[in-house]
Amino acid sequence: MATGTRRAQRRTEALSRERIVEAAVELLDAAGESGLTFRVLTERLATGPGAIYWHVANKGELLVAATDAVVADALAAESAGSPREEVHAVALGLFSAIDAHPWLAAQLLLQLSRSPGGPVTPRILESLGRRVRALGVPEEHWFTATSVLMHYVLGAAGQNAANSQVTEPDADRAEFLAATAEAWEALDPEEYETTRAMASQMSEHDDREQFLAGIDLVLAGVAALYPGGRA
Amino acid sequence: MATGTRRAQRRTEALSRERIVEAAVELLDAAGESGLTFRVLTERLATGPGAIYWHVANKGELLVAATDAVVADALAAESAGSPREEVHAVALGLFSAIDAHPWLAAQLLLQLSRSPGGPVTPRILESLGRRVRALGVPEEHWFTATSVLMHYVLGAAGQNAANSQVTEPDADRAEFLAATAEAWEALDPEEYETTRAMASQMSEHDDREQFLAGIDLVLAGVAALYPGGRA
DNA sequence: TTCCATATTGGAACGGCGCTCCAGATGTGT
DNA sequence: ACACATCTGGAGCGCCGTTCCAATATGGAA
Repeated sequence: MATGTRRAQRRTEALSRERIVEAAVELLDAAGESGLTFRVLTERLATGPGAIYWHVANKGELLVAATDAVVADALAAESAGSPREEVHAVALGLFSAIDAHPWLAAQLLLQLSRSPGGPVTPRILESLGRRVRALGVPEEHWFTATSVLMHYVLGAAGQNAANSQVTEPDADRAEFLAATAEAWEALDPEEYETTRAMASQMSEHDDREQFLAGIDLVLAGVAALYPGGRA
Repeated sequence: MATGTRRAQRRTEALSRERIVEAAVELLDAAGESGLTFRVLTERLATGPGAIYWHVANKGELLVAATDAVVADALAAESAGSPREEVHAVALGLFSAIDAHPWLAAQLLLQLSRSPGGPVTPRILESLGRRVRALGVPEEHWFTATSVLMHYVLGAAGQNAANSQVTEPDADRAEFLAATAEAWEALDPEEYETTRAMASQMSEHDDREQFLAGIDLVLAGVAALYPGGRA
């Protein structure tokens, strides 16, 4: 008989770092960044703060763990195809993850710039870096090309994610996008001439198409600077 | 005699939104994001919270105003040269601003993705957009090209800024960079093969050179996709 | 089985935060 | 001189992350 099988059942499932992180992600998904609180977390897990702090050092670490869990999941899918197609797949995977977990964008941007030593940065860097390598970029330029790709992917996906959540729950994403475009068009016509021109462009195009267009622009740069590659 | 000249001097300078924002920037510069508190702000300005809230709606608005002030200043410098040189100048202007105000990176990234309707996004978009235009990019692609540029500039500059402040005050930037590189090199050799290879590259190159290399990659993409431009 | 050291739990409480409330000071127009 | 709008700052509210610690499980040694 396996150990512990006989013992009276616990009142609840045993607390564990995994269960805590899982609950954190659910809270973040449900109520955004401000929805994750140790108070509601203790309530949700039917425990006290001390128990949680036994498994997790502090809130920052919890956010890192939640971010890492979601990102790892998003990057887990294998893909096969031309390097260009694979870059698209990875980028869209992150795009979708950010879309499904709108709090993720801010966390990624913050963790990337605050603590590149954490688990998240290398994960993304590696996933994109491998494909950049496959494009035929010479080794001394891997970092440059991968950085450009990564910062664009996260920045653009983050900007996009704002559209789906920031406003009231009943507001449609298209509405919000239009609102931003409107705000831009209301700017001073002389001082913000170019921004106004870009506003319509932004709101009239499909999100993912627009997103991929940016990636293709980067890939075109890669192809131009390092010819002989195989995109 | 001008109005008010005769009146007894106030005990202190009159409170104003400008003075508040100015003090906020100073506090942020001195102690980072967590250094800006209404408590220390009231102390610094020798007043109470109510007085500040009369001029500023909430802390978020204050952060937006502080960010906008610094960014406006950074983008104020006019430059003349080839479009490529001008893009470099604008990018380096932002790079330097982020370097001088390390809290700026996180604010920019957050405000960009959270509320693109705010004052900051259009400011940067316009400044870069004008130069993109000058590169000869066709109008329907202004937004794509400018987005890529902007996200890279802010992301890369933000990553760089982390190097100068995150660690203890006596830690050198080179040290921190090396520490990140070290952390990456300590990763699993198989799972993180590419990241490990990029680590040395990152730490061995001059910050600004590396930064501009990324920009040139984007510009190469622009030139490749929209030939006939004048870089 | 009994016992004990260790691992884990959860409730009470602390200091600090953003923010609100409001009584009063300050300045302005008549 | 008076009334009114603008502006000030102190007291205090509710919530946050976090700490402390007495009580409770757990699992191996006796």
